Amino acid sequence: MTIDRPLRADAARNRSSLLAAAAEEFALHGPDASVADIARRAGIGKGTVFRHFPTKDDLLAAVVLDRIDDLAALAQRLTAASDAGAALLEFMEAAAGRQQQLDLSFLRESGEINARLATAREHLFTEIIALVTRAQEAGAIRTDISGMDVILLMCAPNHVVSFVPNPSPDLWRRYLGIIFDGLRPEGAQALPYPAP
Amino acid sequence: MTIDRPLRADAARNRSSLLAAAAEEFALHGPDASVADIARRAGIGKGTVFRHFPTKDDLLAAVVLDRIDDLAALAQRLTAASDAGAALLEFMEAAAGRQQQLDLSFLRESGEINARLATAREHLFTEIIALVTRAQEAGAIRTDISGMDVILLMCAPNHVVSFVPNPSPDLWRRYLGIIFDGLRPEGAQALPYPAP
DNA sequence: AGTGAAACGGACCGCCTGGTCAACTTGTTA
DNA sequence: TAACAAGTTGACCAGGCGGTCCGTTTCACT
Repeated sequence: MTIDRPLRADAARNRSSLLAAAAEEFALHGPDASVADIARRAGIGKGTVFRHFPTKDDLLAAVVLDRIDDLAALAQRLTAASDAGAALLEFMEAAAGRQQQLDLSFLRESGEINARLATAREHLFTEIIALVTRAQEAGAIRTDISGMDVILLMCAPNHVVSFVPNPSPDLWRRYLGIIFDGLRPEGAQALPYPAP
Repeated sequence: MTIDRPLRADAARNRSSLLAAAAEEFALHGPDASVADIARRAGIGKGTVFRHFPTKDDLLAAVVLDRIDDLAALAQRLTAASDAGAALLEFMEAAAGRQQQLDLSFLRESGEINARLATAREHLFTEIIALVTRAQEAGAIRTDISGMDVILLMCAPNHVVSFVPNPSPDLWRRYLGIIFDGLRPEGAQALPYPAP
């Protein structure tokens, strides 16, 4: 319905610096980062922010969308890797590393803020499920794990680290290591509850 | 310094219903629950809340303190269990179950909001470390795990579950199962980063 | 029953937030 | 270069927050 005529030069410039500023600010303060701070960091007026994105949530969605597409592309690339177990680990590392830059709470809200985001998320999910299935077929991952489990668990290391006062920037790797070991077949116990 | 003369009957009543209301409200909405809502739920005026606790953070600290003491007592009880590995698992289950009722972000803020809370936390930590050490001596837990690792990881299952839309109330058990399997010696890989 | 202190409650304050708007500036096009 | 649409801006708004204050109520003690 909307004819997307090309943006004016200054508008395009502002839009991109706005997105960059929003990414940084959301990374620093989570979804509670204030629009005023984002505008200040981008060097534009607050009103301009709302011209580009009608709502703060839309801005957040746009930032998150970038990361999702990025992750989905990586996942797709990794499905071709020879070592399927290592590929899944590499993906989870990448996801945790990205999340460090931005709290990717893109899994929340089954209800729709943004249709585009919902489909991108679905796409990412199917790529991840493919990675997991391949890793299971290779015997690298226990078979009672679902793709959803991986999706949920890949968010955990950064959260865990957020509790320690002055976390080393690579500390999340430790907890991803532990969690990934929990996904291995060796020494796995029957899980007390089915996957969601 | 403060002589704690006994509370008047109505004050004591209000205080306890305030604490109960605060626990529920914090459980529902996290630390951002509003004082007005808590007061309404407790059936008292907002001013009364601040009479009992000079600051919202003090109220939160009081609620959290209860849980910490509770957990510490449980940990102490479990150090006497015969199966040290099962004892640690049971403790982590209890911690996750409690956390479901209240986001126990009591690990944050090395800086002091509340001295009483800080010492209670230290006490809990030493109890947990004892549990972990015993489990390691029994061979149930890999030896490259620190007490701090367990403290951090026991918070993860609930966070993970918070991402799924309508989580079953026991779903956290699944992820605790996976994480606990990551703590077992079988199939453990060298961790890529030292403990904090 | 009377009295003083303790406790109560809600109107109120200052602050900050997401979002709006009308006056102004700037890029584009002919 | 003229003129119009597109874009920008910061003052402004309503609403919600933590926290204060003081007139009123309630308890406890004699």
